[in-house]
Amino acid sequence: MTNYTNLLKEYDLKVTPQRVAIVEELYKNGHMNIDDLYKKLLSKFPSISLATIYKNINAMIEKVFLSEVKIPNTKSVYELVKTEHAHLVCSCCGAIEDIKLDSSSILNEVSTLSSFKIDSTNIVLSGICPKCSK
Amino acid sequence: MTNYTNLLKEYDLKVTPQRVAIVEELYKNGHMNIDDLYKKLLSKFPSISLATIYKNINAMIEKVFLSEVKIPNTKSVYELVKTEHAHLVCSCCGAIEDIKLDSSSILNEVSTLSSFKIDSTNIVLSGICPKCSK
DNA sequence: TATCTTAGGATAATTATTATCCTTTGAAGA
DNA sequence: TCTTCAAAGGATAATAATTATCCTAAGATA
Repeated sequence: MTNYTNLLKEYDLKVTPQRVAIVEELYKNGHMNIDDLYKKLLSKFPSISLATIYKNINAMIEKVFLSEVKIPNTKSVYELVKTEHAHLVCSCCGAIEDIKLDSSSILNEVSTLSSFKIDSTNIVLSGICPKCSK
Repeated sequence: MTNYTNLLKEYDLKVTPQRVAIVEELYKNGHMNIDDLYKKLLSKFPSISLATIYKNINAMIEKVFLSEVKIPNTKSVYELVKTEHAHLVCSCCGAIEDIKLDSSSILNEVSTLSSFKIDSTNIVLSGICPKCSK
C-alpha cells in the first residue's frame, strides 16, 4: 500500500486532502484527464473547485511528479511519473495502457541519421485493444 | 514544383486562394501551428479571419490531407500527410524535424507483449538539435 | 453565364485554462 | 499544544482557444 502523504512530501508538495485524493485516483486509474479527475473528486469534495484541479496538476507537473500524455484526437491525460514507457491507445474504446518497450534500436537509428541529442522519447501507439477486437 | 490546386482537388477540397496559401506555407515550412499560419496568411490576405484558418485546418484533417502533431510543452503543429515518420523536437529552439525510422522492432515487441492491433504510431523524440548543442 | 453549394469574413458563443482575491489550513517552531 | 506564516482551496473574473452562426462572396458544374 503506497503512502501518498509521504510521496507528496518527497516531491515538496504540501499535503492536503485534495492532493491525496488526486494521487489516489491517478494511482487507481492510471490515466485521467482533467474532467475525469474533477468528476471523481467532486464526489469526495462536493465543493472542490475546478481551479484546484488545474492548480494541483500544474504544481505536480512542475515538481516532475506527474506527466502529461498527449494523445491523438483526445484530451491530454495525466499519470504519475514512472520509468519510461510507451502508451497503447484503443481508438475504439479509448482505453490507455502502459507498455515498457526497448527503444534502444530506435535511438541508435536516430543517432546514425541525425545529430540530435535525444533525452526523452514519447511514443503513442494507436490501435484496437483485445476487448474491442472481439 | 507541386501543383497545390490539383492536390486540393484530389482530396475533395474546393480550391480557394486561402487554401492554396495554407498548403504552400505548410509545404515550405514543414510544421506550423495555428498562430504561425495565421500570421503568415495575414500578410497575403490582410482581411483573412482566424476562423478561416481553423475551418480549413479541420477540413483538411477530415480529408486526411493534413495531420496534427502533438508535442510536449507546445502547441500542436500541422503538417501535410506523408509516409509515416517520427519527429525530432529541439527543446531549446523548438525546431521540428521529420525522421524516417524503422519501427518494426518496436511493433514486433508490442505484438509479443500485448494483443493490441496497432495501426498507427506516433513518435516524438525531444532533445537538443545540432545548432543548439554548439 | 446561371445556378447551386460551399467558403470566407465578422463576430458571437462556447470551452478551456489561468489569474485574482480572500479565507482556510498545513507545517514548523516556540 | 499554541502561534505564526506561507501556501492551498474555493469562488469567480479574466484570458485564451476553438467552434458556431449568419450573411456575403466566390468556386464548380452544367
